[in-house]
Formats: sequence, C-alpha cells, structure tokens
Amino acid sequence: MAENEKAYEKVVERIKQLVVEGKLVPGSRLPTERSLAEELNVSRNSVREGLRVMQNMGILSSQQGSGNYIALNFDQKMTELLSFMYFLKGIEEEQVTEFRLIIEEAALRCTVKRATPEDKKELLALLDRLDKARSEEERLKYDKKIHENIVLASHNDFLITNYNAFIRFMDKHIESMRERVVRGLEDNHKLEVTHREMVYGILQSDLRLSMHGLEGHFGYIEQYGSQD
Amino acid sequence: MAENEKAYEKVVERIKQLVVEGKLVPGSRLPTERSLAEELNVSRNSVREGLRVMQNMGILSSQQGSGNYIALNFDQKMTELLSFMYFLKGIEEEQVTEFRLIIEEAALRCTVKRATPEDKKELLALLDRLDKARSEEERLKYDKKIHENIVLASHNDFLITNYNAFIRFMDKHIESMRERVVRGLEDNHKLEVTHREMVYGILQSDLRLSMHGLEGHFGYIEQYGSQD
DNA sequence: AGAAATTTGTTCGTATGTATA
DNA sequence: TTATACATACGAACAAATTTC
Repeated sequence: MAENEKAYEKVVERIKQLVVEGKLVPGSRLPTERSLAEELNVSRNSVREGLRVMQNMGILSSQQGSGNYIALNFDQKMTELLSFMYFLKGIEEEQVTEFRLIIEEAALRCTVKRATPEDKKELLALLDRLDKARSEEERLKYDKKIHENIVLASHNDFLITNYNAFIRFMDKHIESMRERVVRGLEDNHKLEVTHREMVYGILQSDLRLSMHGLEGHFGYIEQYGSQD
Repeated sequence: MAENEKAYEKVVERIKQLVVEGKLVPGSRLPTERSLAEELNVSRNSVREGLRVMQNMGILSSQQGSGNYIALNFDQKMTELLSFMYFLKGIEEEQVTEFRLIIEEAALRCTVKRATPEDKKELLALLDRLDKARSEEERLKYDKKIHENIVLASHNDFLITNYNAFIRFMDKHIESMRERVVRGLEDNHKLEVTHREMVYGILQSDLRLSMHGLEGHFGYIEQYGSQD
C-alpha cells in the first residue's frame, strides 16, 4: 500500500474530489460520518477530523441531528485565514503600505470603468456622511467604508478578497495611521478632498481625477503616516 | 453554560491566543494534546479536531512521537488553500486575466525599482535559456519562470504569495492560453520580444520599457488568448 | 546500545442532544 | 408523540514514532 497519507487526509481528499467532480454542489448533503468511515476504512473520529478541516475552511456546515452540508461560504473563513497567516509571517511595514496602494490603485482603475449606478449612489451617500460626521470616530468609520466600497465596486473577486483579508489584518494599524495623518495635516480638510476626488472621478468615469485623489491620499500617508 | 462554542473551536481559539500573545512563535512546540484537553476541559479527540484544522491551514505541523509545532513555512499550504478556494469560487475568466495583469504590473513596478544584481543575473540567464530552447515545452517552462522571477524580484511577500496561489490555481489555464497565443501569432518571436523588453527594462531600471513589454504581452493574450 | 517514558496516530464503545419522518 | 438517524462529545485502549535516560 505504502500509504503515507494520514487518515484524515483521505477524508479531505475524498470530499474535495466529490466537489471537483461536481457530485457535491452547494446545499448537497454529504454521506453520513459512519458511511464515510466505512467507505474509506478509517474510524469515525478520523472522519470527523477531516470534516472539521473542511468546516473550518467554510466549505461545509454541520447540523447536529441532520447531517453535513456543502456550504461554500468561505469568504469569511478565507479572510480570517489570510489575515492570520499574514500576521504570522510578520510582514514589514513598507510592504504593507505598498500592497495596500497596489490593491486600491488597481481597484480604482476597475471601478472607474465598471461602477454601476447603485455603486455610485452608495459612494456619494458615504461621502455625504463623511462630510457631515461630527466625531473623529465617525469620520474614521466612513473613511474606511469609502475605501471598502471603492474596492467592492471593482467587481473583481480577487481584489475584494485580498482587500478584506488585508484590512482585517491591518485594521489597528490603519486606524493609528489615519490618526497620525490627521494630526500631521492639522485638520481633515485636505484628506477629505482626496476622498472627494476619488469618488467624483468614479462618478464621472474620470480616471485621472480619481488617481489624483488616490495619489494625494497615499502621499499624505507617506508623509505623515509612518510609525517612527 | 450557554456555550454555543463547539469543543474544537475552543482549541483553535486557544492556540491563536497563544500565538497572538507571543507565547508561541514559529517553531515552538505546543502543549501536549493531553494537557490541552485537560486545560480546556475537552476530550483529546476534540483537541485533535482543532489541531487538525490548524494543521491543514498550514499553521502547525505534527510529528508522531514528538509533538505539535508552530509551522515555519506557511507559504506552501497557504498557496494550496488559496488555490482551492479560488477554484471553488469559480471566478470568471475576465476577472482572472484582469487580476493576473494587476499583479504582474504591480510587481514589475516594484522590481524595476528594487531588483538586486542577483535578480537581474537570474532573469538574464532565463531569457537566454528561453532564447535557446528548442521545444515548445521548454519555452513554456522558461516563459513561466521569467514571469515568476519578475514577481519574486519585487520582494513584496503579498504579491509573491498571491502570485504563487494564482499560478497554481490557473496553471492549466495559462498553459493552454500560451498555446493559443503562439498559434495566433504564428511563431513565438513577437512574444519573446515582449519578454526581452520586460527584462531589459528591469536591467536598465527603465520602467517605460518594461511596461511596454508587459502591455504587449497582455495585448497578445487579449487578442488571441481567450477561450472561445 | 538498549530500555523506559512520552507523545502523537488511530480505533472502538458509549452516552447525549437534535432533527426528521 | 414516538422512533429513527444523525452529529456531538467523552474516555479508554493500543499502535507507532520519538525522546530520554
């Protein structure tokens, strides 16, 4: 046999196989734990170890008394996982800011081309709320939301997933960065102008205006945002 | 109690906590399964379910007879996971090509600024081998390697991880795409010129030249590479 | 080198809570 | 309501690999 494969790996591979073959689609009920155990010649505990792995990846959900079902809502789990891995890797600050700019710049290009009327309406609403916000806490909230919605409006799932993971990973870092930028600029006016340019550029499909806003935004980050 | 948290989730959270607190760093040995079980008031089976989840995420590795350890190299598992998730998401072809261009364009910008003499030497060597390659199989190999090394030379871990996952996920797709492009262009000469421009641009820190090569490359993909 | 202790790998049996017909 | 099927969870046992003395 020469089976170096662990028992639980058999289970994971079997489920993956069924998914890839299309025999399991979202909503499908998996074979019961007992029947999987019998089929793969492993114990039920090993089956459970394998199913747990898939469950934690967001690929299936378990319902006690009913069964295990293919779920396919891994966005959340994926985000969680990516952030934790980035944390473990301990990536340098320079790379972090660089990557954020890369994602946002790419998203902006897509969004200017592709934003729907609904996207535009939402962005305008957020800009308005940011404008009327009275506390720094509120401004931080809508600042974040504007950036997030620009990425969402790119309608590119790769960009969206990466951005979500990144933001989750960097949340605290970004908050303190905004603080330093606002302090450096003495008030938020200049910063808000950059948001306005980004959004108006999207509304008018004017890439140059949007990019000018983004470059200004990250220019301030470079100028005032660094930690030391 | 009203504990909705499942037993294995306790374990995952505990390990994460230890990592975040810095009590576990890459290479550390975890508490034994039995001691974790006792500490968290769960059975050893539940502990194992939790550890399996972490193991499959690439966060830890198990050695029979020795113990469980926080992993040193997450990259491989991370790549594998990302690829599978991308597969499951079933992302549209348009988004795929778009994302690839985004990553490679961003990497090129970084690499032109940041490539080390070793990076440049390696790229030049690969270009030479691509030039001298006699079979289409060999050309495909060095084509891939040049793109990969350009990303590696960006020295941005986010970009590198994403590219690796992406390539793994899209490997077959990219191979057949190159085939169609070469057939469309009738020979590889034009395609090789784009590689040459990218690499020479990096050697001479000439972003414009590099970008011209990349744009040409993806232009051919857009023109001939689509599936239908 | 070898024996003992430790630790993970795997299995089985049992009890319990939940969903479904 | 009852009976059945199912996941959840625990504990005990032994095998296999590693470490320690």
